[in-house]
Amino acid sequence: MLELRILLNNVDGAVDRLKSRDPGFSIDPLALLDKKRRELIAEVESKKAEQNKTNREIGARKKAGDDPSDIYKKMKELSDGVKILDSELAEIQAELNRQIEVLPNIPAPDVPVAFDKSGNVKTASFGEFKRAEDWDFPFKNHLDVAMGLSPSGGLDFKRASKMTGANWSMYRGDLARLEWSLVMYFIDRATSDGRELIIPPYLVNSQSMFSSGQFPKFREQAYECRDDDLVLIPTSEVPLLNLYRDEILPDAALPMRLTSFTPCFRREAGTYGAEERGLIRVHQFHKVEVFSFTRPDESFSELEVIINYSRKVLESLKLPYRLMKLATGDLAQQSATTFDIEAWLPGQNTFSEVSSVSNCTDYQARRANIRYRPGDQKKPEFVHTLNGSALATSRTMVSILEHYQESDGGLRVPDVLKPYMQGQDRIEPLT
RNA sequence: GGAGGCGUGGCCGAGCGGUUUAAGGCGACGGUCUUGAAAACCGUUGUACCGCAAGGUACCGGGGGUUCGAAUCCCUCCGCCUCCGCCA
Repeated sequence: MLELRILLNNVDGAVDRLKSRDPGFSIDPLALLDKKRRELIAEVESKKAEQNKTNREIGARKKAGDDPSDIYKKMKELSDGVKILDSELAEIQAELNRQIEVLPNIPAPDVPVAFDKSGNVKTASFGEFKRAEDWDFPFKNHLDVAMGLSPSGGLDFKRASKMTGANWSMYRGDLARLEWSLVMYFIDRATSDGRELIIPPYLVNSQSMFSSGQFPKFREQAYECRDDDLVLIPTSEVPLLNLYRDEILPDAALPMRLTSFTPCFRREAGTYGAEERGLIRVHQFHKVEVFSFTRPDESFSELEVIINYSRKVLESLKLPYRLMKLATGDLAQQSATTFDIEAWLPGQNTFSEVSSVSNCTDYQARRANIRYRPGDQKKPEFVHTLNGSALATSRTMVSILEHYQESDGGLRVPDVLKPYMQGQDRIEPLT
């Protein structure tokens, strides 16, 4: 949620920066509504003041044994006027809110300006981007590798479709164990620097989805249980943010560093393409998330902390990646700055996002009303919030399947995962 | 799922149709006193919005209604507690 005052006064060029990601944005309708709103407030509040004054008079006269019914007519007129003005004001305010709620965060000043992802900038990379033909045995893509693993194929799309629907998948056997070892490894990494681990509810109410920025604009992307007004979380960013909704954090608690493990559920309506078969884009995946609440002046240094943290995890798995700084047009609604870590997928001959690290500045904190009281200052201020994947399992698994495949169809277990596989260092091929 | 009870300021708690502009207490902060502290006493103590200001308006879990007037009456939703039922 943006602060209207910042847009109306164009603080630090806010209007132009907003236009750099949303070219259709115009301040004029907002300014007009706000002017009308102020006028109505002045009018209705002076009527209410008179109403209150007259009401006190009635009380005083009743107390004195005097019959005040002669001024009821005047009160009725005032009251009717107030009701009409109040409803007009409510309508203006609601329209203003509807327009502000869907506006995205203002990009940070150093974000590359472009209206789509072609403007993203590579800022680092790791490892060697080998192509399929560089392998010294016939390279298989992740699907073929997975389906060839013992004891019954590592993935079972056919039966997942039967019990649930298209584009759902299911891990089986040793590949399921490898998936789970990834989860445990990510959790151990994330908690090693003192982050508190949270296992939150996987369903949240729609207020929580509003606070994080998903609702109202991206409602169609979420799975909902409408009978109960509950939504399956698309990322644990949602419950982590809402942990402290409507609360004031003590200064000493910041920066507050949290992590969580949850499945993530996404409808991914209308996004499927042939290049996204298999595990690239699924309706349910596992993710270990890191999340920080910070003071406003330390959020950009915290962003670096989280980026480096996520990179190290991928590097420890020896999986090649590139680090991208997203352009204005590719930012998520709530983000002021985002860095994506994209794993190299030789089977697709492309890069695919395994982690996304964002500084949401005060955008979510305003929607969720999360503040802190700075030092000796009396007035609470909004915190900044940051989130990052560390990491998402499904696409990491794609990269593992392709990079760790062996010539006989087996799969080598990455060194760092062996302890979580009880020392097993290889998944055997189907016989 | 059934029955009942309860949601008032940072906390406790009174108020149950009009001098409530929400009593009183605790806590916190400031002061007096004291070598220092405690105690005692005095004072201060919410948020948001409109306004250049003076000042005004709103807020008693959320929303709606009744009324000239609602913390107070009615409806509805949410949350918490007690008991019963069911259940991993």
